[in-house]
Parts: sequence; structure tokens; C-alpha cells
Amino acid sequence: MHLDSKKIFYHDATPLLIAVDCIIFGFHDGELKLLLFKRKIEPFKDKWSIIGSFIKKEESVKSAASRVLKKHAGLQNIFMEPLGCFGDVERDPGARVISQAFFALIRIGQDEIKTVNTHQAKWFDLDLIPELILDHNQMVNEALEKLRRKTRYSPLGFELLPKKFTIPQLQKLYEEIYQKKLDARNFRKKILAMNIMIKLDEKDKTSSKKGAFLYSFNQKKYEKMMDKGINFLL
Amino acid sequence: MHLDSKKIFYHDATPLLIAVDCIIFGFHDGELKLLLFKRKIEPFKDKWSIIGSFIKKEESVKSAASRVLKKHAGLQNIFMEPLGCFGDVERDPGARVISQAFFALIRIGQDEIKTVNTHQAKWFDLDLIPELILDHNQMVNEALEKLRRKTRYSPLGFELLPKKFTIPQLQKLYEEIYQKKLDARNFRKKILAMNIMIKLDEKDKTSSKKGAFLYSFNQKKYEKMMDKGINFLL
DNA sequence: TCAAAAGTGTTCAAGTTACACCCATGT
DNA sequence: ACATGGGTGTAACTTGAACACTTTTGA
Repeated sequence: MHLDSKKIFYHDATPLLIAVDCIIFGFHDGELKLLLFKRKIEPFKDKWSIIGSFIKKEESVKSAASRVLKKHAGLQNIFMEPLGCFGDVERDPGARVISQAFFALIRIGQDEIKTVNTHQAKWFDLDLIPELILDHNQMVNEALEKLRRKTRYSPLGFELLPKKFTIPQLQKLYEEIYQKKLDARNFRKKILAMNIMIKLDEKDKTSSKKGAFLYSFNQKKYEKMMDKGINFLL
Repeated sequence: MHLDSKKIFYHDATPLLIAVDCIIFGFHDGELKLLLFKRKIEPFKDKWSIIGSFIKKEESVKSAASRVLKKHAGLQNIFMEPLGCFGDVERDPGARVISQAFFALIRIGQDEIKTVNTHQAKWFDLDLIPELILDHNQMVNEALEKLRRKTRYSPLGFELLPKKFTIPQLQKLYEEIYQKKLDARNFRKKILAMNIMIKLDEKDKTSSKKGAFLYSFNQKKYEKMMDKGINFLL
């Protein structure tokens, strides 16, 4: 490396504040939900917002997002991917801040319900999302669009369900995402034809007397299917 | 606004260098091409790279990308959209720099050919892309994936063709993007069925004696089609 | 007159949609 | 015994894929 030249190249650039913000979706009791946080500090104290943090010099953008999810929401090893960059000059009246938004999907279990209380957070129904600070409503809208688009052609939906789930649960999830009723026979046929789930010897009886068989998603079978050039498509 | 509180909230954040980088695709003589630039300054002087610049405090991320396209490549009013954020700590050995990549499509005409010379740039065939600086090869690969994905379900391809184009030209473009031969009858049938192009009373005779009718893309018809819930799909 | 690209329909297979009844079980 | 959600097959329709010949015209 030519250290001197490097300085010549970089010296007139202005460093800026850059943050990550995480849009977190969950699915519980047949409802698709968004996790929002009550801001603890000024400005906008006590307003609802998605969770975020400034990026530190010694961490990657992605690790910043992981840190936020872990530290501020108690979430670890969950599905997460970049959504987009929000970079208008005036988006944050407090300072020039560029934000990289991330999009996370979680299985809502007992732990995640506790999380909500210890972090001043709340799960919101998608049609009851309050006004959020800055451009956070726009971020949420874009995240929702991405969720709707991407769940059609990749098995993202499984990230929102427990490891063991029933076909009616899976169908309900898709109905929530697409906001429309699906035909039970066709749905079943299609998803089973892909051969990416393992039928377990257990039934879930929480929502019917007969009980519905539990399945688990099989990542390996999914990858095999992809290798053969067959695509997930719902 | 509570100016004091704002300061409390933002004072411990570290500003970082943030750049935009633009991946520029073009189509000429039946070939899909990538525009690369010979870097004028150290470090990595004279290596091939995609074009970029640091973001200034008084411009949005998007305007930074527009500025780069205009100033460094002489391009204006072209299709451009965000590709993704590249934020590894060590991606640039010169400093911690986060980069927001953009993806641009242009019609290669006479002006664009001049541009190439005045800006030390060169159009590269996609299978002859040289080694680029930093993570630029990765950016290009992701841009290509996006191009392939997105041209299937949105009429992005038209951005790469002249305003007036023939159906064989359009087909050639898609064959280049997907790297496979398409059936001329089926292609024609499908694209015409969408009813989003206007047939002109002119023929292009540059590639055959018989000549092929020229068409133009009709944005309004396309929007009408979308409104009706019919999607572009090739 | 011939070479070279433009333009045109039909058939078959595959996939998608619509639709109605029996099953298992807890109360 | 009955109410509730789980589970199953078939027929009509739509869409995608395969395939070969005629037309035009400049050289």
C-alpha cells in the first residue's frame, strides 16, 4: 500500500453519521406483526420507532445490525437481510444521518414475548401501525413490500413459524402476508409437491380436535431442489 | 426541536466515510456490456474500477450517485436504482469506507461512446471483466444477478435499447441477459400480448435486407396494464 | 437467384384454478 | 351427537414449449 497516496485520495472527504435500523416482523396467533420500540432518549423521546443504532468504526454494517438485534431486542441467530439505504439530507432533523435499513424475521416464542417487556417494545398488528419517527413508516412499508415479494419465490415464510408447524398454520401465514384467502387443497398440493418439508409423527391439537400433523422445513431438501433448477414458488 | 437533547443523543457516534459506487450496464451491437474506469489517483492508480465518489454532507445518497454519473461519466437522466450497501470493515485497506452501490442502465449512443474516451473509461464484455479494485467484482456480480432477476418481471430491458427498437433487437437483449436462446415466435407472441409497445411505420434495415419494424415502449400502456393487476413477465 | 433475417399458427404438455365431501375427535 | 377444523381428487381452463415454412429484398 502507498500510504501517502491514500491520504491524498481520502483527505477531502467528509465523514458522516451512519446508522442501521431494523424492521422486525413476527407471526403469532395467526397474525403478522411488527415489533416497535418506545424511544428512550431525546429527540422524539417516547415516540414509537423501529430499533437502530449508529455504526461503530470497528464493526461491519451487518454486525452493527446483529448487535442492535441482540442488545436492544434480545434477539440472536435470526433471519436478517439488508433492505435499503435511506439517505435524504433532511431525513433526520437532528443531524445528517444516513441509515441502512435491515429486515428481520423471527419466530415469536416465550423468550420473544419476554423480550418485549424488558426492552420497552410492543408487537403491532400491521393495520394498526402508529406514526413513527423520521422516515420509519416508509422503511416499514418498503419492508412489507419486500416481504410480500420475496415470500413468493423463497422459503422465507418458514423463518416466521416455529420449527414444527402445521400446514394450516403455514397457509394462515401466507394468507396474512398476501392479505387474501387461499384454497386449502391447492395450497397443500403445491407446498407438498415441492418436497421441502418433513412430515413428523406428531400432531398439534391446539386449534382443532382432530389435530393437524406437524411438519418441519428441510433446508437440505430445499437446496437439492434449487440445485436441480426447480424454484420455490407460491 | 430540542436542540440540547439532540446533542446528548448524537454526541458519542463516530462519523464514517461513506461513498457511492455505480455499476453501469449498456447494450451495443447485440452485446451486454459493463462500463469500467481506469482510476486516476492512488491508491490503485490505473487499476480498473467502477466509478464512485464520497458522499457530501449537503447531498442525498441518491444525488451523490447522480452527481457521479454526470460528472465522472457524462451521463444524465438515465435509469438508476440502489443495489445495496457494502460495509465490511476491511473492504477498503485505505480507510473505513462504507459504500452504497447503485445500478444504472443506459442506451449506448454516439454521446455515450464519446464519454468513454473523455473519461478514461472502457466498455467490457461481461465475460471479459478484469480484476477490479476492492470488492467491486462482487458488486458487479450482485448487479448482474439483480439485472437478471428484475428484467423478468419489470420492463427494465427497454432502458438499454434505443427509443426505437425492433423485436429481434429486444430478443437479442434478453438472450444476452439470460445467456440462452429464445424462440422467436414465442418471444414475439408474449411481448406483443402485453400490449406495451407501439408499432411504428418505420423499418430498421441495418441488420437485414427485408428490414424489421421499429417499436417504441409505451410507459402509459405499461402503467395501465399494471393498474389492471396484470404483470410484466418474460 | 440466392442468402439472410423477419414474420407467422398450431399442437401438446404442464400448471393453475375452482370446487364439495368425509374424517377424527373433544365436549 | 354434533360442531370444528383437517384432510383429500378431479375436471376445466390457462399458460408455456416445441416446432417449419413463407416473405422480402439487397447484392
